[in-house]
Amino acid sequence: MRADAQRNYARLLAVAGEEIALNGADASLEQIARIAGVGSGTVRRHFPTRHALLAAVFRERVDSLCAHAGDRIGRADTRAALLEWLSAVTTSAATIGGLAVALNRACATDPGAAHEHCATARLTEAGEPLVAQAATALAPGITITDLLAVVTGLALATEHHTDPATEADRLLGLTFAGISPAR
Amino acid sequence: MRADAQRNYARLLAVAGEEIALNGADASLEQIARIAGVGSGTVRRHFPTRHALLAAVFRERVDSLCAHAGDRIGRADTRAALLEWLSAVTTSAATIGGLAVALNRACATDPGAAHEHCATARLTEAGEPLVAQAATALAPGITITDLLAVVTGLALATEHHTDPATEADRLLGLTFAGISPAR
DNA sequence: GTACGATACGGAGACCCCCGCCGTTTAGCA
DNA sequence: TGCTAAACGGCGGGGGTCTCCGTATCGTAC
Repeated sequence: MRADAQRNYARLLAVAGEEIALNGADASLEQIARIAGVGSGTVRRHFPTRHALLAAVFRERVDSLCAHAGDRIGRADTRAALLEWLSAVTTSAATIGGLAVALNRACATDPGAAHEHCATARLTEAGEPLVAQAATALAPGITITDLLAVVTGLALATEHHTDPATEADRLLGLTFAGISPAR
Repeated sequence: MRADAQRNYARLLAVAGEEIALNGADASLEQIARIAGVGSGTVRRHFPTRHALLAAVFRERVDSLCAHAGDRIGRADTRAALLEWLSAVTTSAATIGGLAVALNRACATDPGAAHEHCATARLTEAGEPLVAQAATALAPGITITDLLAVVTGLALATEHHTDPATEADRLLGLTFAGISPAR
């Protein structure tokens, strides 16, 4: 990669991060280009699709969440381990503007394409062991996909709340233990 | 209201319904105007905001859900009554294109404005008695607002699924009884 | 039946965004 | 230092939103 391309890439990533945090996942690419001081074509060259840009912007955060999951494998209290991780994911999704939306529409377009960079796919992979080791504590039939759907949904639904993170986390706690637990 | 205005209103509502079902809550107003055979100004005159259009389009369906709630007040099995209603709401939200999005951003803009026509407000009002009468069966602190948030979130999160309604409903069942019920 | 005022209509204009394309610049190697 | 491939920028077409105003139409009063 040429040096100028690298510079622009880094610059765009930084600007896009701020802009997406500010205006959500639908932030204007044109605007990002303007702020970064590059042409709109340059944005599209580095990030052919909006999804590609979102994936790149959230990459570090997702990495961190994946590592978080890894740390919790093998813990004695498997139920707590899973809940803690889900809580961390929920908080991130509810706090970081655009992340929840990005997770929700991840890979929705173009299914079957290269999923290795997709945030949802990576979280799925990272969370799977946690679900497996907690299986006996979970309601039957629950998959990591289900759990991520719930987490994403809660983050989306609390988006307009005054304090999305705590609200989403509270709801996660409730749904985990049961809204109306059987007696 | 003038006769031609009435005609256009009805026509727009019908077209908007189809178009929103097809293209989601962000369907093009211009396109709706074109199909309805009216100018774009006419759309905006009848529905000053997108939210107003969505509210009008979903009005009947929301009415029906509210009535559904009323029918279930006073039932012996209060827990089942609540779950059934939530399930109905979930199914509608997941099935009818744009409804979940509309519910999610309802009243988000312009808080404190006239809420009487807002779908979320009406569902809240309608569901409240069901929550109240089932209170002893619910986890402490749960409100109708929480429940609608969960329902909306699940509908949003399953939007891109092959069969959103059954998937959302399944997740509702799981969260209701508990993802990982305490032993 | 007609004339008039209020009401609703339609679309032009300004602005923004996405997307594809291509002539021009520039980095990095020989 | 010169060359070539890679990267850049921005133009042009298509669409969308929103505002505004001249015009057509409805409904009524006479």
